[in-house]
Amino acid sequence: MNTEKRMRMTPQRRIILEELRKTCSHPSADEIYSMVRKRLPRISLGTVYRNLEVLSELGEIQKLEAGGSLKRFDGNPAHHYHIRCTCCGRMVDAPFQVMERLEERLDGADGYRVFGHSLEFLGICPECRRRPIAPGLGHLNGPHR
Amino acid sequence: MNTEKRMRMTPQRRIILEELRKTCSHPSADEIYSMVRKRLPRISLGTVYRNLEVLSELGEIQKLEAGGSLKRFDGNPAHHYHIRCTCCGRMVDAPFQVMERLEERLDGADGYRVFGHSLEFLGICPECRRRPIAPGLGHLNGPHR
DNA sequence: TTAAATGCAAAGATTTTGCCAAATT
DNA sequence: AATTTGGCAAAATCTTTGCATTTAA
Repeated sequence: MNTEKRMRMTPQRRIILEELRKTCSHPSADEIYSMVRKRLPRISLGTVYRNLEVLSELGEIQKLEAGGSLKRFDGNPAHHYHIRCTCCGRMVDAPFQVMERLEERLDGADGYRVFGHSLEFLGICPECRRRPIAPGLGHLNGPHR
Repeated sequence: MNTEKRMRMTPQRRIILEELRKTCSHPSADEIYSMVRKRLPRISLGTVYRNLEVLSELGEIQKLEAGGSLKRFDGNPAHHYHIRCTCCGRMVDAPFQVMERLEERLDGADGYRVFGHSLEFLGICPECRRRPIAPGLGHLNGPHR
């Protein structure tokens, strides 16, 4: 059986995608709303959010900072990396040595002064691997594409 | 003149720090609130947020996903890295080749299946470098420590 | 006595949802 | 006709803020 949903390329969806492809500014949902509204004055913010969700599930766009909506805090102030479970959001420290001065060769690029970096690995934690997958959520157990 | 504020190690602040040091679970503000409330039942969520802010400014803890509160979207679905301006939040693509299979040597660590990574560089964009710094915000123009 | 911190509640900001009408297949 | 999408507004979630009061130097 083919559980895949067909997706219609509605005008709203197409224009959101076009605007996003057109810019390199990595806009927020609200900025996209403003951009799109110039062409579709009656579109609603809810539609923008829904379409951004659909487009990123399809791999047409990327949702950045997709990991978590809520901030997390780390009692260890030393620079280190993390692995985030894309299924439940759980984070653990990554046993991976920090690449010191990784940013040095970027410093000055595009006029930016670059002084640091943050690396996050994405994975599935043991609990989520074990747990039976809820119907329709299987894609959460691995990369989408 | 010394514009620096003195900071008191209040019981609330100390206990928040203790709880955060005690765990390796990278809790959210709300989880920290729950943890701390077992020892200080009358503490308020606002106090937790305020203290987490202070502690991370002091470098005692780290605020993860500190970059932006709002999600951003990228019309380029290919894997690539970004530089984020820690001053204004602006993001640009980083001219830095993706390190393919960086996560391979982590796969299996702690029982995690690791299938990807996300790397973000931190810097100051040209506009923010040029702009006069608002009083008290100078720390935003470089690493804190 | 004075600056800083707390508790409480209200306000903000961002994102998600429910519902019904409209559009598409 | 059945299904999906859109618009609108309300709800939900997470975070910040105002203010009167308390605490500590």
